[in-house]
Amino acid sequence: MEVLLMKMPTTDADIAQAIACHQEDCSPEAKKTENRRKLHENADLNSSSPSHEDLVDSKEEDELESAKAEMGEVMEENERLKKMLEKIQENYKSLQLSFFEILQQGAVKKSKCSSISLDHNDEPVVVEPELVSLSLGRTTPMESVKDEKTTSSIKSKDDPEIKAGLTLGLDSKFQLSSPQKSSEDQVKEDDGAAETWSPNKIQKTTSRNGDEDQQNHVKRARVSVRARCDAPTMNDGCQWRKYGQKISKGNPCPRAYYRCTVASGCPVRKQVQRCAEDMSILITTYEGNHNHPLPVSATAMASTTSAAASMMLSGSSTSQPGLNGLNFSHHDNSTTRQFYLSNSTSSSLSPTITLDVTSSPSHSPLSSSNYFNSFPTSFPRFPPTSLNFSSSESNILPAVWGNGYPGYGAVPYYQTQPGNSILGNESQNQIYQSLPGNNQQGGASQQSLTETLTKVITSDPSFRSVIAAAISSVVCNSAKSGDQTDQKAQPFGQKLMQAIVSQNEKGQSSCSSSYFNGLASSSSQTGSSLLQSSLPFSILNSAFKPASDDKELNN
DNA sequence: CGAATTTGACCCGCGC
DNA sequence: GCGCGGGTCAAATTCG
Repeated sequence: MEVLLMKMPTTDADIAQAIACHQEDCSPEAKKTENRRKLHENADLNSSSPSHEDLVDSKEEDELESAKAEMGEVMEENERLKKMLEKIQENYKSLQLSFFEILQQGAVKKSKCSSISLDHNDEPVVVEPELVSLSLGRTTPMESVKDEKTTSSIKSKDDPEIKAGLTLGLDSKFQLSSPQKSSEDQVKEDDGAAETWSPNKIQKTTSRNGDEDQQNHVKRARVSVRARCDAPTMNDGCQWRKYGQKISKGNPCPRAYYRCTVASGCPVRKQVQRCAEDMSILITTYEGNHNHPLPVSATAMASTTSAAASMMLSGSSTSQPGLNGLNFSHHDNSTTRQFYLSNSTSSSLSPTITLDVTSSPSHSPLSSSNYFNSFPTSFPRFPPTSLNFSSSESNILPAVWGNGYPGYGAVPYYQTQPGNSILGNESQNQIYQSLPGNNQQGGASQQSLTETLTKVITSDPSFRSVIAAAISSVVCNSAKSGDQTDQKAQPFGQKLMQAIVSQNEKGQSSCSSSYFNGLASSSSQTGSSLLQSSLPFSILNSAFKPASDDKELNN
């Protein structure tokens, strides 16, 4: 047996070893030692009877045979896995190539789409009775509904598979096509993980000829995130360098100034200050847009801030009545989380939008992540809801920054869009493999919750994509940000992702697989892609019921 | 020793 | 014009 193992290839040695161990485990310890003892005795005496030898030989042969059989099975499985891995790698490469092709073709689409989106601004605000529309950006709730139809029809020209029904990235495709320069105005979200590409700079590029005021206004747009955090700063996935600290008036806590150091010359800055009234609340204000690809971990919050920025901008530019009081809320039985945007200075030169995620003290303050963390728990009861983080301006930063660059192991943005899937189902296996952490601890409640969610999710392919994105975002964030990690998010996300994947493997639509393909390369990226490109993303579903948590958007 | 942080000085915009 | 406050710079200091 041991000789056999020694001859095996290195890679298979472990397997054989495992098999051997397994076999040993199967037999009682006393029995094993007894047999060995007998063997030794026989060898030493060298005079064992023929019957004894035959008995021992037969046993050894049996063991060898069984071991060989198991080894063969394992090796076959190993081969299958290798082939699967090769396929996944090939698919990923092809996706990357396709992604850059799309980038090149983006300019044309952008102009097309932007014009269409702007037209929506004039649409009356009408909310479908069965839908609760939460909109960020210039699009009205009705737009989200309408976008679903119009954009799908529009997209159908470019991408027929978009009809999958998922309205994710309706405007994002425009972002994808928008020039990278436009991303300069993106606004970053809390702790760098949430980097938001504000429409500001995009506006710049789109309105080169005029509207200086508008441009300036957009340039100075800020996104402030209030979150409970014990750490000096929230880990947002980005690299920051502190360049100053000041005692601001009216607050005993000093305000720290940070500069993004992911790339030299990045204009993004953030201010971190503790709330004077509640020291446990950390206020992080992001300003500027990254001119570089975002780390995977830094994209999770981007959606929230970009959405907030776009909403603020839209509110100031379009004066839509409802924009100043948008609420993203879902109620839990015991807690109410607020995720509101308060445009406290919309009329000033430096408009600031505030995302408050401090309403739930029991939860780790991860800003928007918190929001999403709470999301699953209430998910089964979510009413038909349409979340639309959108900006019709088409100048919302291109999502390609944080997602499309191979250097970051990024996921091509278009992967997040339904119908663009190229990868086969095999690629989806990577999703949970790539999920950060390996926490298998999950409560029974989580287990049941996962099952429930699985049923709901699998009933709607497009919705699967959305949830997968959100979960992946949460999971990644949790793993990355040590201090504010929501430990529950990981096992839950993994389980849910597995469930989703398994469902997809059964032959579901490609829209979600495209999403998972993104996840394959980076656990959080899909979510990040979606979120960052989340301008706009819509969740239209028949099963989405945010009955337990509250997200409030107050302008 | 290089990188990051600290901290006082400086600049600039705004209100009086 | 002056003072105040916010924001930034850069030398000094600390840290890994």
